[in-house]
Amino acid sequence: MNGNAPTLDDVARAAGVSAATISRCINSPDRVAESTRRRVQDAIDQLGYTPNFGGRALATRRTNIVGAVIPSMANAIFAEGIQAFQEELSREKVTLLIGSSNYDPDYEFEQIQTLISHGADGLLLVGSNRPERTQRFLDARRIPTLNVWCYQPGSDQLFVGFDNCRAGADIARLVIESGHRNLAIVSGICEGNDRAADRLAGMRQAIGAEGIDLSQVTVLQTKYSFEHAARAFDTIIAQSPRPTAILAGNDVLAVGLIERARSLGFSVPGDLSVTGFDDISVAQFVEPGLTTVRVPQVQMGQRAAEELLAEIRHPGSGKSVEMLTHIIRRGSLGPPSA
Amino acid sequence: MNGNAPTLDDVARAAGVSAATISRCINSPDRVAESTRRRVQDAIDQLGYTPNFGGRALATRRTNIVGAVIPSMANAIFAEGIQAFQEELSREKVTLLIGSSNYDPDYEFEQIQTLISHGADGLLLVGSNRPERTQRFLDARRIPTLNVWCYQPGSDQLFVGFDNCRAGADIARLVIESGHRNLAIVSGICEGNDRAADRLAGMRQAIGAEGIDLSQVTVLQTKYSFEHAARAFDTIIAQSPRPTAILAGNDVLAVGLIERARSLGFSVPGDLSVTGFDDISVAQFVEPGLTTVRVPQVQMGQRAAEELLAEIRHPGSGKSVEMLTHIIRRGSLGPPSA
DNA sequence: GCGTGCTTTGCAAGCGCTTACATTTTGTAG
DNA sequence: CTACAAAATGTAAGCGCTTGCAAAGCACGC
Repeated sequence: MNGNAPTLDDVARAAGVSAATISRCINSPDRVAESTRRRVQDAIDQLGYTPNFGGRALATRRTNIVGAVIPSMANAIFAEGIQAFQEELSREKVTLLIGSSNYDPDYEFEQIQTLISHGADGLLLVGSNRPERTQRFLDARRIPTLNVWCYQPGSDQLFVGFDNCRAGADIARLVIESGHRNLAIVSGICEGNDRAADRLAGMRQAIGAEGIDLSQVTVLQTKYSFEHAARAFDTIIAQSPRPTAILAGNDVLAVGLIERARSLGFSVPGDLSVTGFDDISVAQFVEPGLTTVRVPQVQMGQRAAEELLAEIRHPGSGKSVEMLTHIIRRGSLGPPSA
Repeated sequence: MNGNAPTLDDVARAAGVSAATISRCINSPDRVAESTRRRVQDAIDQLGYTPNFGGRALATRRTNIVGAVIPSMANAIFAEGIQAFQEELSREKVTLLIGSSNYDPDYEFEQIQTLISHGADGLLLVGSNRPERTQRFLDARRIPTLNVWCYQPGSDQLFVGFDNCRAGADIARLVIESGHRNLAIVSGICEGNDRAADRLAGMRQAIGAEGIDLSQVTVLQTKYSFEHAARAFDTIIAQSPRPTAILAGNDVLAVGLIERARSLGFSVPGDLSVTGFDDISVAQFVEPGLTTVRVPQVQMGQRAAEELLAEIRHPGSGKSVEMLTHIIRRGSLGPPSA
C-alpha cells in the first residue's frame, strides 16, 4: 500500500461532491447525474485514484479473490490447469491467489488459512482427503470450496475431476492386455495424496482381477522428480525376475524412468515398457512417446472456475462435474520381450 | 468474505479481555502476560478465528502482499524460482499474488494494475524493458519493484539477475571452441523480451568476434514450446550447408530440438550438437544430457525476496545483486561431424 | 403558488483492525 | 505499609470505503 495514494475523500474534495457520490460513480454510475459523473471522472483521472482494496473489502465484505492451493508449482502437472482456471476467473474480474502446499497437509492448512484471511471468497483445492482439522475449519467458515483432480459421486462436496481409480485400472488393464504379466508400479507417495492412492488402488485392483499375483508386483512410492524416478528404476531393474513393464503413477515419474532406462542402455519398449499418467506436454516429446492417461486439464480448470464462481455467487448452485480421461497410446508400451 | 467469520470482538468476548489485547496477542505476543495469552489462544482456536485482511490492511496501511508477474506458468522455467521466492516470503508472513502475462506487455500492464489495486506492497517483475506507459504507472505509484532474470548495472531500478548477454556469449564461445563454424540459433521471440534479445545479442557478438560470418548464421525466433522447437528444427535441418550445432535460447527449445532430431533419426551430438539455456530439470534427464547455462533460479528467487522485502520495509535499502551463471557441460555438445 | 412523486446528493454509521494514550495491576524498595 | 516504576490491559480514534436513510432539488399539474 502506498502512503500517498489518493483516497475517496481526496477525489470528493477535488470534484466538490461528497464521498458517497464518488463511490456511487464507481459502483453504480447510473444512479448519478451525467454532469456530476463527468466531473468526478475527471477528478479521478487527475489524481490517479484507485479504490483502496482493504476499505472496499471491509465495507462490502467481498474481495473478488479466489484462492487456490496446489501441491506443487515445481513441475508442470498443475500449470496448465491453473492457467486455464485463472484465465476464466480474470474474465470475470476475479483475482487468483495461489499457494502451494508441497504435498504437505499441514502446510496446506496454513496456506488455506492465509488465503481465507486474505479474504478469499472461495477456494480451489486439489484432491479431497484432508485432515479432520482442515475440513472442520473449512466447514465452520462455510467458504465455497471446490475440489479438482478427483471425483466422488454422492459427496456433499463439490468436485470437478475424474475417477483416478478407474483411470488407474484402465491403464493397468491395457498393459496386461499387451501381454505383460510381470509388472512393477512406481507411484507417487500415497499418504495425504488421494489421487496417487486411488490410481495405485485402481491399478492393483485391475491387476488382481486379471489373475496376477499381487504379491509379486513391486510397488514403490516416491517423490515426483526425475531423480527419484531414476532411483526407483535402479531398484526395480535389479529384481529377479525383472518386470517387463513399469506402471508409473504420473508422467514425471514415467519420463524419469524412461530416461534412466535408456541411459543404462535398456531399450524402451524393447526391453521394458513404461506407462505414465497425466499426459503432460513432455510426454509426447520424450523418445519413445509415452503411453499415458490423458487428463483434461484445461477443461477441468475452466469448468472449475465456472462452478466455483457459481457457488460463490449463489451458494448451492455449483455442480459437481465428472470429467473423463482416456488413454493415449504412444511408443513406450509394447509387447513384453521374449 | 464470509458472513459468519468470527471477529476480534468475538474472540475478545470469549476470552473476557478487550479487543486490543487480542490484537497484541497476535502482533506482539511479548507485550501480553503469559496467562492471558494462553486464554486468548484457546479462544482463537475454539472459534477458528483468522484476522480479517481488509480490516488489518486498513489499519496498518500495509497488506503484506507482494505481487509477481511472470511471463508464463505453462513451462517449468519460472516455477523453481517462484517457488523459492514464495517460500522466502512466507517465512516472513508475506503472501504472494501471482499473475502471468503470457509474454504480452499489455497483459503484463493489466496484471500489474490488478496487483496494485489489490494492495500489493511490492512487485516482482521479470525482465526490465517495459512500455513507457507501464513504467510511468509504476513510477507514479512509487511501488517498490524488483526485476529478476536480468541485470543492468548503474540503473536506478532494482535487479536480482544476471547478464544474459554475457551468458549467451559464453555458451556461443564454447560451441565454437568445440570446433563448430557452421551454426544456427533458435531463440525465443525477442520483441518485448529483453532476456531473449540479450541472449541472442550475446551469441551473435561472440560468433562475430570469432571471425564467423554472421550472415551465414540462421536465426529463428519462436515460441517456447516443444512443438515450435520441432518446427524450427525442420526448417534448419533443410538448409544447406547444414549447421553442425544449434544454439537454443532456452532449454525448452533445446529439448524440443533434441527430441525432434532424434525422432527424425539424427544422432545428437554425432550429427548435430545442441545447447540450451536455463538448466531446467529436464535438461539433465534428456538423452543426451543438455549442455546449457545454469541459472541460479532458487538463489535468485530467495535473494529477490530478501531485497524486495528490504525495499518495502525501508525504501532505498534494497540492493541490486548480480548473479553468476556458469555452463553445465553434458553430452549434447560434441565436436562437429566430419 | 403549492403539493406530488421523482431523481440526485449528502449524512453518518459502521465494516474489523491497530495503536497512542490512559488506566489499572503488579512488583519492589524503603 | 506506602510510594513509585514497570508491566498489563483497556479506551477510543481512526484507516477508506459502502449504503440505508434523509434531505434537497426538480418537473409537473392543479
